[in-house]
Amino acid sequence: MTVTLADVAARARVSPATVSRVLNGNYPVAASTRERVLRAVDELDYVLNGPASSLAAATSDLVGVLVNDIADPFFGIMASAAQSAIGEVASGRAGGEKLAVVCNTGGSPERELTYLTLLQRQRAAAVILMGGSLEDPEHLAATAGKLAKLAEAGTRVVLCGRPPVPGDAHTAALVFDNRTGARLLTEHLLGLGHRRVGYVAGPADRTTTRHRLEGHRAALAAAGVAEGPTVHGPYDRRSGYEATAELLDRAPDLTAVVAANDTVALGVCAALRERGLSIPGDVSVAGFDDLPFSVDAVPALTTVRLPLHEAGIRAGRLAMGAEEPPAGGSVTVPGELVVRGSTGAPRR
Amino acid sequence: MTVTLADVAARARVSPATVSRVLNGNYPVAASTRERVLRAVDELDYVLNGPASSLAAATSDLVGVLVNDIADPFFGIMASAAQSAIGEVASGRAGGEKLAVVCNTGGSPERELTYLTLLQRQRAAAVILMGGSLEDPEHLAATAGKLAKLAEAGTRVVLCGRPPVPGDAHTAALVFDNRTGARLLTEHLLGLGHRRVGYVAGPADRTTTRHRLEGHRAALAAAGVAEGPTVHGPYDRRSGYEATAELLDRAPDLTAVVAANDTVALGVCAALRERGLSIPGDVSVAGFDDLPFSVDAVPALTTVRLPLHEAGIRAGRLAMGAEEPPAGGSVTVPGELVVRGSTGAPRR
DNA sequence: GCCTCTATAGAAAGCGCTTTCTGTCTGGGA
DNA sequence: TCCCAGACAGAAAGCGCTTTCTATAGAGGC
Repeated sequence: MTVTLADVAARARVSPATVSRVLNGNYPVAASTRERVLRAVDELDYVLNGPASSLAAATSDLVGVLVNDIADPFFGIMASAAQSAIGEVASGRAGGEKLAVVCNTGGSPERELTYLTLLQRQRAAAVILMGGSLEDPEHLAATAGKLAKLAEAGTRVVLCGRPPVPGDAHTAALVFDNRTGARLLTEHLLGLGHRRVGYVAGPADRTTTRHRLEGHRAALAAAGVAEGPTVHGPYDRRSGYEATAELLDRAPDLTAVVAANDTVALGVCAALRERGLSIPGDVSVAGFDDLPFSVDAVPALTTVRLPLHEAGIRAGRLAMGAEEPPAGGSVTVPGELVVRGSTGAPRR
Repeated sequence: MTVTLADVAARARVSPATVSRVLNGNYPVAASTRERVLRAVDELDYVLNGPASSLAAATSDLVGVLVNDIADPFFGIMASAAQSAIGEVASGRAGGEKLAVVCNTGGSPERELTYLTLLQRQRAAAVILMGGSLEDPEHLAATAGKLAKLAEAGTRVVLCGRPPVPGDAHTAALVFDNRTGARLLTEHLLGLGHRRVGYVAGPADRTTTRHRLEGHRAALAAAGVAEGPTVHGPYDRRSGYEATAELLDRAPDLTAVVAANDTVALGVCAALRERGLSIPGDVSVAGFDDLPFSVDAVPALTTVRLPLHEAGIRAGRLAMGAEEPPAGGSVTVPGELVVRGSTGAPRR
């Protein structure tokens, strides 16, 4: 059958306690003994029983990373960065190998809760929630309750790209400044002379969507420009493609379209091009996030760059306790306006 | 302290055994008793202790999905599909919630092995390995050994987009027919009249790279056309961008470039455009995989579509044992040539 | 009316590890 | 030389669950 710690102990002629101590490295063991144990481990090809270990120690080496959509590079980049940061911190610690795992919620609040419960069950060492959340009060309350329970049980909780939970002191949050980013973007458009700007927003009930929309509106309001048509849809290419038709229907004199993110912007560009409208000659297009492909769009996308990689790293380090949580519980991470070829002065 | 199963039992005035049976649903329990237990669970807000459960039952509800690069949509799409398939199968089973987690190996064989060990430790129910592997014999042997050990311990192992392990009967494998796909692609180019075709390949020591290259060469050989310059690099945009310079250096009369995948193709296009070469007028470009953004490239990319979503689903179902493993252990999944605007007849 | 069978529930023995509590032994200070 | 501190190792008590084995009722069958 499978090799157990007792087998190793027998082979190394020591007690199970000693083997455990060698493996966890949190107690002095004589060098010669340690070596003997390690040799036995090697010879028997012993693999620790994780559940047994977690049960006895009341913690596990699991770190959960929840993302809205794993197929979206936005999350992929953050998750990847977080995983590598976790791996790095873990490898510098005795017995510290962590199993950083990413879970795909698909943006569904139920699945989010399910995953949270599953992670709670596993007594995860930490949980990182990435991406905006639903704004439904019921869901918010359920999530907050779950997170509180996790924190209480000793699981570190980190939010990345999601607003902090009000009243929760245990949770570190990295918050993208979507509002300012969106404002800068729209100001850029206004500065070029655009006055009729359409907006393809994300799903209506998400924090990220709302914040970006608010920034956009703030810029318009400050300039005294009337808001153009707005269409909501998921954060995917198709949404941009389909929304563009509606936007142009509702406002044929549009000179610019702001998209919820770069992926959506790609769809907008495709639809525009199909109608024979040139970019930015006839219509300027702007995205958000600055994903890797955005520079290769033709013309290259004007967008707001979010430091996804850096945020992911930081989230990972926070989850590992390798970094002090920010004072006040949350940090605002600014975006940076990146002007490229897809925006220009309106022709007329 | 935390609520345990015994607490629930006490509250429901039944034995712990009964609570366990209600929770796992694999043993008859009277309806009234069951309800009483469930009420107690609810009232006490009980969460099962995963490690304890896994220890006693000798299996866990963890399913690991290993990918080479989580930030790459190629893997994101497959992983996402697999996760949802796993969720679907699991929810149709009593007590069957599974924690499908994706682990990012970054293409590093050491990390792959580390994750495999970590999953073995957790007594994972199943493991899916996605994407091509390193061809280094030593690594191959180490991986094969690890997989055999996992299978032996009752973990189901599924390969998706990776060649089967020779001699391993326990492992189901879904293999993309990269060779045929690449051949079709190059035949398409040859059919258009191209005779000087450059190739930007993936990392030299990976199965996927080799298979695609072989298909390419087979097509050339069959047509009696000499092989053009080939450059190796990672599967990213930058690789395509940089390789293009080298390709043009080595063969200024190139009329077409085949890229390792769509992402690389994007880089190739960017480099070409920067030198004032038109696509496909001066140089045709082809990719592989048909990722979502490929249709939005300008011009849209000619590529080989791989059924990533379907393969992911199938891998998930295989991992859950919801589908019979293919006879012989592996199935070949064909790719489909998709001709778009980025390839055309050479000008001259 | 007695016996057997089925349905349901409890008792208790682990699962394989961690960790506290005890030693035992060595070396150096008095 | 004696004693005590310090360094190391072992014994054993769980951690919270699953599951086999056993027990108890009713329900039929004769």
